[in-house]
Amino acid sequence: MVCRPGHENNPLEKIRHTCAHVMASAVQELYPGTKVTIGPVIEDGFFYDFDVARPFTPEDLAKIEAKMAEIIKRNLPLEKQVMSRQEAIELFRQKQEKYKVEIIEGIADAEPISCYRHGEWLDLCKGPHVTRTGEIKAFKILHAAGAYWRGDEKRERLQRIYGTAFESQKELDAHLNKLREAEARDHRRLGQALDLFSTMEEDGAGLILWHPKGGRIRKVIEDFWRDAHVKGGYEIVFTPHVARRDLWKTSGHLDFYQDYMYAPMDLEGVQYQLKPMNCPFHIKIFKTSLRSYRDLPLRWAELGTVYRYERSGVLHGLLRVRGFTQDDAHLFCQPSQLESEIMQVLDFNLNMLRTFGFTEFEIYLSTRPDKSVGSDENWELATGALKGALEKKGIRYEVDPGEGVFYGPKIDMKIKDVLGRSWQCSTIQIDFNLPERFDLEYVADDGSRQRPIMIHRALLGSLERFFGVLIEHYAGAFPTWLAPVQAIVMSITDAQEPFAREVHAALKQAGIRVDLNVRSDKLGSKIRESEMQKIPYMIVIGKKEVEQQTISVRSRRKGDLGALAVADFLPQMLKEIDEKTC
RNA sequence: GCUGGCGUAGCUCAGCUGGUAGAGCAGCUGAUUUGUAAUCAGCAGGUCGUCGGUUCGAUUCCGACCGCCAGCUCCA
Repeated sequence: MVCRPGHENNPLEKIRHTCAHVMASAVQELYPGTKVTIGPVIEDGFFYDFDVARPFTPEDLAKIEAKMAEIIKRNLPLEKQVMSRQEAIELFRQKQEKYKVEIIEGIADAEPISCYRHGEWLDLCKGPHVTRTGEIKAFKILHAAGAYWRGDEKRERLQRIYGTAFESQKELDAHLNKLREAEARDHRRLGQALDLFSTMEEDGAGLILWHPKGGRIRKVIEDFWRDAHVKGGYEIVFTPHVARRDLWKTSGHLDFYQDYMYAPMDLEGVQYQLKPMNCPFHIKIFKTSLRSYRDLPLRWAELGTVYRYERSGVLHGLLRVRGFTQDDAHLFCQPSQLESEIMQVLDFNLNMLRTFGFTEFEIYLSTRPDKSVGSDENWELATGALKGALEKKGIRYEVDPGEGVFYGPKIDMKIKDVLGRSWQCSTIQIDFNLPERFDLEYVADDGSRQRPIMIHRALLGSLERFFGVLIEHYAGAFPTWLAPVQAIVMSITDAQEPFAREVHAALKQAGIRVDLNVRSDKLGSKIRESEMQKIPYMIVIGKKEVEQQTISVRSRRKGDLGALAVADFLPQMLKEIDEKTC
């Protein structure tokens, strides 16, 4: 039983920690014979894993919650008890708590062993805790799930119960609200409600169908992305989905990535394989001619669709799929250009993400792992370049020691959405391995052959995942520049149909993605439908509007904006779209 | 992949201990001509995830598979 390192004395952590104990004691009171394992405090609460005869049902959870309330009401004091290692082992062996014995056996000799007791119930625990169970003012059991002892699927299957606790009911309610809000924003739910995409389910799990409305958004993203890249000094390339197995042998993917690759297919006796990455193709383009130092840096970008085998249990909507399109790019440069290239990528990336409405980022620099290729000086050069670029840009970051890829260090950027959740999207990786494997060269100014440095980078990560994140970030209410339907023209009675069609045509002509609703429904119903489809602008045409040749504009966000001339409204709307305001 | 839960109409869901299914929304048709989040009526829609087993009979019980969900693990 542990608090998160560095958070031990946080009052909330103590409450949650004690709450986990209370939960475990409640479980053992209700279900004798259950063995306890571990139950740490986690970011938004805590969990406890039990070895229990049968899985917990929702009814069990309700009972456990009631029992916990009872234990809290007893207001039992929490008492710390320090003992010797031998005493502790004996105590838990006697209680037949084999997991606890295993934990104690793993604790270093020098460390004191402590237990915390409330009432009759005692748990091996470092502490600290609140002083009495009555200090837990607000808690909630969330759900149960399976887990494994020590996270190892070969070991005992356990049942985990997640819960959370707060210092006040008000804070707990706020947190539960946030969970509900997150559920309402779930991109899988919104994807269906807004007719954006579906997953193929029985025809291929983890494969995405982009419906027309999702397709519109994707097109906007892709057009913007390509434009930005061309302006940013990139060239756009296109590469195939399959290649001969030999390519993957040379690239090393068959050695280190095979588990994620689909089985080879046989074409006229030659083995081909679906691509899990785009890089070898970009390298092949590099190798089609002799490159001069004058050509460098080369920046090649591709929206490249890759296929990776993911275990069935990890698939999740758009966020974890088996086929996805990376917004990939590879930069080939001289060592001296590395830092400035990284700086440029950082700027480019942040600008792009900000355009999509993300303002907060978590940035990590991952350094050399234990197992790696490349020389010490290369690692030093590359890590120094990444660090230097971050620092020169004044970007705050954390170092993830040893978390780099075996072929080079990297910068990962996570974006934070409105609910404060972070999502891994961007990655900038330096690669010493592939240039070596493919024997890449350029001719330097002194005529010698030099090896370029290669940078892999993806900004949005994958279009699928990024789309999922966008949906959740905006709760489906996309800013006008991204919205699949930007405006809808609706008539109040059939009499206004001709003018409504006229307005519709005018907007369409101006390049607005506009729909028309001239059905003989009441206005309220048309508004409701449009609101539910989260269309930014609703344009109402009634008798008055026809007479005055105006339109009444209702904004999804601001409500009724009153009557305007089309000639006044249209430039406003076009400006909003052009500026990509969120 | 593993653990647990689940799979009924396009969607959300009901259907007691086995006797071949029902609602709301959406769709279609008609009526209605409506002023800022739901007008009314009618019609149509399902080999109850798939395959096998038990049974006189399976949506219901059993098994396998597929898929989804919560996690484990992993990741763009």
